[in-house]
Amino acid sequence: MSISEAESVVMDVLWRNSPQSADEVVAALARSTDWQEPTIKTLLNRLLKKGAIAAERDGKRYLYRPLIKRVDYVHSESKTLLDRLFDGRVAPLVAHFSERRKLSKKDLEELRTLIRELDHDA
Amino acid sequence: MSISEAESVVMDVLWRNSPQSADEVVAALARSTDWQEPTIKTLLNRLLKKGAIAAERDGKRYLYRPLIKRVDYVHSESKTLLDRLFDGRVAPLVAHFSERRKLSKKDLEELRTLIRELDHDA
DNA sequence: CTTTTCAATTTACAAGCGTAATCTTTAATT
DNA sequence: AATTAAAGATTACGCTTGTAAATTGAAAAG
Repeated sequence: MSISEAESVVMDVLWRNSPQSADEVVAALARSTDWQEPTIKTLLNRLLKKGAIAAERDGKRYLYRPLIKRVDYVHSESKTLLDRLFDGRVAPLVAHFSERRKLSKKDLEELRTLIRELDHDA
Repeated sequence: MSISEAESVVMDVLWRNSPQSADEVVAALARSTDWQEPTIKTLLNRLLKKGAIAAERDGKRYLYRPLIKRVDYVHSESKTLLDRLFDGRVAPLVAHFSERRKLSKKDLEELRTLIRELDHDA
């Protein structure tokens, strides 16, 4: 039941707004990719087959909508990465980016706030 | 020049200790996987071809060692994920795990320490 | 020097993926 | 009801990946 890279791009369109017809999805992706219409139809079909989206008839076409939640997808992808590379924990990833000087001001600010909040309601 | 999932498992063995002969790699992986020897040989060869590792003759066999650093691999994998799912930033990922109650005590502790240090030498 | 042995290289093959063309079905129009 | 148009479904195809067997080549042993 895994969603491939290309499929996840289609999912993103549906997560942003759903339900949508194939045509609308194609239109949305015309800006960000150079995929042909048949390509996108294929991806929609594979997602259907996998049960990641549902289709509901609307006149002559179908309207598609996600069956899995973006948060859940994000979580499983993230967890897989953390498990593979950071012993399953978040802090080592943050440390890695810190060592690489890849924490933005904004990141730091948000992390500070987040931790303060967690300390409060703990 | 991307490293696949299975290939990265072989890289891990070499990152942990190198150089090593194919046999040593096979032995190391015998514990964690059930891959046959030919499978591991194939992976070593693909990595060679990709320039991810180097082989140096040692009598009748070769000794293999990584040509790319683990940190660099870790970074590119992590950055790809952050870009795809978290707008390229670290804080939203931490926030996500926080919302899911998936920050361990240890994580929190380490994050607190990390941020304190960053605040100091900034 | 020939044979054996063992390691490396080549070849294999099915499944998944990215990408797309073609065929088929269904709905709208005449 | 027949035709047309538009959408979905099927088929395609080369590449990568996971998995491994078969072949080749080189070193060691006799």
